[in-house]
Amino acid sequence: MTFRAAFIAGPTASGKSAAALNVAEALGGEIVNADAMQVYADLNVLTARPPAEDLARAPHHLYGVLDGDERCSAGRWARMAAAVIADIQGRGRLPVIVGGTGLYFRALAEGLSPVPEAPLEVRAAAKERLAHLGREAFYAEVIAQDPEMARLHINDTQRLLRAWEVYEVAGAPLSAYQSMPPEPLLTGAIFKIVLEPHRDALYANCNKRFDAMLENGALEEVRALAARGLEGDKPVMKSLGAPELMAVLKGERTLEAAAAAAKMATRRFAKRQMTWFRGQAGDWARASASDAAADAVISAVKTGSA
RNA sequence: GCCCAGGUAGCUCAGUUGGUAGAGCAGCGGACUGAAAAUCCGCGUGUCGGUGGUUCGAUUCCGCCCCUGGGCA
Repeated sequence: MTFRAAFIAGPTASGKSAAALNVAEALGGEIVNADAMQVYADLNVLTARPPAEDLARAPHHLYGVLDGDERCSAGRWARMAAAVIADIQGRGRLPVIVGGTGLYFRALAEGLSPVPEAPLEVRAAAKERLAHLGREAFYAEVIAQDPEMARLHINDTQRLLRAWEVYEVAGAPLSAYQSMPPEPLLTGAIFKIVLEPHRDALYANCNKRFDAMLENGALEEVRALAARGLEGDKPVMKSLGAPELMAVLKGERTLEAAAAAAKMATRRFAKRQMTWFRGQAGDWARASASDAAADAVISAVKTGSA
């Protein structure tokens, strides 16, 4: 078996970027970002994008390619990634897809069901509908349109809005689309591995890294982003640490308190990622350290077996 | 050395007129089909400092010891 691509996933601050770089250097590969926040240009430091010296060591793709004013999505990313990957493969090189967004990997490898696109106005309409009806009635309306959505919790605002907006534009229940078989965007064998560091070490790393981000200008980066006046619900505005640091700029919070809160948010995020990979990526290979992960990928690709 | 105050969950503390204890924060587990660094759901995780005594029963009452603050010397 010949692996035509490698996936390296893991929680934030687990060392997956370093692993990807080692793999790319060893195998003549090119790195493709699979992280929802690193696709935006605005927050270079705060989203832990690879520094210039790393970028110089191997080609990197899909880092900082969207303006903070834009909205990415799993589908949009997967289409961009598929195009980049096809190009890399066409040049006879190995695409090394690395990131922490589990859903993005799934969208790429397994595909998403063909759900109709809902324009932004419809999302706004959904929000208005929720505000107008109140949560209980809105929930009832969604379930009346699509009984299968009863599996959603009444507080799961985001998914309820999504169900409502799809019904609004398509006139058919979201679950009907979701039951259609997804189409994978990649062909050929993929070697997949997820980094699972020990919890204590991972958390210590998250904390340490946030301090380093502050030293490297994270606050200034956030100041520039804040100055753009983007709507608060733009994805980039929800980057870990961004809301906390914006509160500092507004004088609502001390830097110390903001740093503590941002570290906590980062730890919780890492935990959620671990849960996702544990439950949703059970068939991936596992490694507890960056070097081991790189070695596993290199060996698998060279020998053609996992 | 003596006198106070205190030792209860990872942290800060509450509480039990004697029936093996509960809040906040931290943490842990889970869900996940186009916002996913998103959006949600669930869960106290504890030799109540140690050791004797009284008691049917002690984290609670009593003695002694240890530790931490503060005060007096």
